[in-house]
Amino acid sequence: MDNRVTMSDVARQAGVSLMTVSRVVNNKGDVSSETRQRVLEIIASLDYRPSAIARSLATRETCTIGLVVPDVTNPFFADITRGVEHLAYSRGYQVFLCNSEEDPQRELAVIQSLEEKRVDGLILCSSRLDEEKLGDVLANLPAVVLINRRLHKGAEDVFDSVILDDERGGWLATHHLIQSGHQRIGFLAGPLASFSGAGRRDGYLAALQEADLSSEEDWISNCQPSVEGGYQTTRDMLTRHPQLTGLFCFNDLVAVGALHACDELGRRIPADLAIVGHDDIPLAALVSPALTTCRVPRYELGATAVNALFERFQDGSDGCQQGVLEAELIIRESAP
Amino acid sequence: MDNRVTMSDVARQAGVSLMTVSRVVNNKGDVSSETRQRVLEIIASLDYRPSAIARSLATRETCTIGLVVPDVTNPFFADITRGVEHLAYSRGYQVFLCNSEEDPQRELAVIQSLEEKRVDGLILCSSRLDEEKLGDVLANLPAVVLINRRLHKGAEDVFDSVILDDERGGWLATHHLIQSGHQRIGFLAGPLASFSGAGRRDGYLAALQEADLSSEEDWISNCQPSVEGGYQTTRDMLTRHPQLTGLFCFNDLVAVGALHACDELGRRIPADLAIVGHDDIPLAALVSPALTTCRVPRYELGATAVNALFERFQDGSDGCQQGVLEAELIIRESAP
DNA sequence: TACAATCTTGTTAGCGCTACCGGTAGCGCT
DNA sequence: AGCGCTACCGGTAGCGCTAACAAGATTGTA
Repeated sequence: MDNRVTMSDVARQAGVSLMTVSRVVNNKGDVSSETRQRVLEIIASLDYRPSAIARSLATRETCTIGLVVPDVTNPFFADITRGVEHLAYSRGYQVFLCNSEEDPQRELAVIQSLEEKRVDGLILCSSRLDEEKLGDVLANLPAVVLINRRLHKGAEDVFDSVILDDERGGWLATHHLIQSGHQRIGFLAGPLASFSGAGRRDGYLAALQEADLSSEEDWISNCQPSVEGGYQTTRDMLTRHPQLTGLFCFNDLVAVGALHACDELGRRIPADLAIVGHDDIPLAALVSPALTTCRVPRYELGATAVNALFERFQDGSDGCQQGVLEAELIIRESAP
Repeated sequence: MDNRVTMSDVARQAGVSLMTVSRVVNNKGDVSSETRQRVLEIIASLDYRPSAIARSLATRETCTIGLVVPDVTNPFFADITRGVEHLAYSRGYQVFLCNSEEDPQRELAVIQSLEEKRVDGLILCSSRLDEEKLGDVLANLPAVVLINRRLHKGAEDVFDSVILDDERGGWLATHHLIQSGHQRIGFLAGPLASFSGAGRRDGYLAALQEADLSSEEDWISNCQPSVEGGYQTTRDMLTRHPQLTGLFCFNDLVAVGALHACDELGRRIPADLAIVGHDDIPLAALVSPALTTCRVPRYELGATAVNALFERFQDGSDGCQQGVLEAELIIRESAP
């Protein structure tokens, strides 16, 4: 039933050795153009498709890199994915995209199965694993680049990584609200395990402190990084702290959720509550009121990560590179 | 450098044969619990990770299914992806997600590389390939399910497929506009190669005919299935045919683009132009005015496809199943 | 005691491909 | 003739695993 054509079938038909067919398939030299021609014809006529599996076993490489993201549905990660795929494909690499669904357990499983599939390298995006588990599960992979996450061992970075300057992003957003006269500003901080969330929080606190404003612990709340999460948490926060006049959200999805909550609670935006998001996903410009947000170079985040990975393929250099990309404040209606 | 631990390393350490280790790893019976225990300990201590590559070569299966979509960035496909992944994972299958970027050439390449990777099955979503190429490239795959596409050879379907009742969707949208009193209704039809687009067009035309309304060829225009595509094409169409009062859009992204174009052209919605989208992606409810649209069960589309694939794994039944899912009209502000 | 029945383990031969080495033929040169 | 060189091609071994069978250990049973 499943009788696939193999290389020896081709070899037999063409009256040449296995190795010659292999050379033709891989475009290695040392084949006369006549032989090459003949082999190619047989390959076409038999509709032969070489087995990447067998080849990988022999060469010990798969020409595949794994990409793990918490949520393919999230436009933020979709663009990173595009960046990774574009560059990878242009270099002849395939991308194995995996979804951890914001679940650390699943993330672990996915990384392990990627390791079993012997990917040549792994790009891990916004990992929700704690430091110890993260270090363990990545320990034996041939090459790793983290996005939106760093991992230290002592003072040294253990892996290459590409991150945003989250502290600056948080500062930009918060500072903008302060400049507009707001004094009581809340922060929806995203997942507790989010590295970016922690950075933005630092920036948020720094901006408040600079302006001699107090920041109550209670004005910061973690939430799922989704519209639903933003909606729920905003309702909750606004009922408990109605005095807030500004809100900085972990990302635009959360901000959109906040928009909805305000709509229901009868809070006008930006008159009663000014909202700043983060990421500038396409949605941000499309909702009403349009979101003030921090634009981040998502595509570049992915592209930079792949480049770092390829560099690692070439030389087994020991130092770990840290790429830092900058966000940019985009002012729209939700916080003019 | 790249000295991975192999099964024989484990076997040597544990003082058992290779096969015994294999039995433990694969949870096959016929291993005493003591031996199993000992082997498991060695595996843990060596941090052994079996090679899926080697296993696949030996078993001739990969426990992997390929999923090809035109655009991971499009929320429509993101949800299909979730449906596919959920069900696949629950059955112990991995999903290899590939992006064709709306490019037939790329789609071909991606399918071929999936075949080389020896996926056990392939789910192909909204293929943009013409009938001949499609049939050829899929011919040697072990199992295939199409989403949003059918392929006939004579009267017979060549592959299992899961599709929407696009004609009904087109009819629902258009009929709704007609009921609201519109008589001159345009249609932004999406990509020329889109199977769904063709179906919706049929529904659109049927609804017009039922109502004894004329449909000018010029009121139908193909476009890229994106916000940008909708924006451009709407500008174009409204300048050439200002008499239109209703517009049915291939999908919600296109509809959002149309919203923008209207904004710029000073056309009020729905007063001057009523717009109906398709798909009910999350964005549809969030833009302003909120989109009237046809809700489609995206997750189910993916889930149904995986189930069909698994059925095909079990019995090599010859008849091809056709799943048809229904859309539902969701009335919001853009066409009340 | 002998024998089958069961449980547990080992052995052998690949899966389809490439790395590596070796061999032949033809060429120009001394 | 002999040498080295290049261009082309083939053979062998092995990548890390499993299928299939064979064989030993253990038990129950006649």
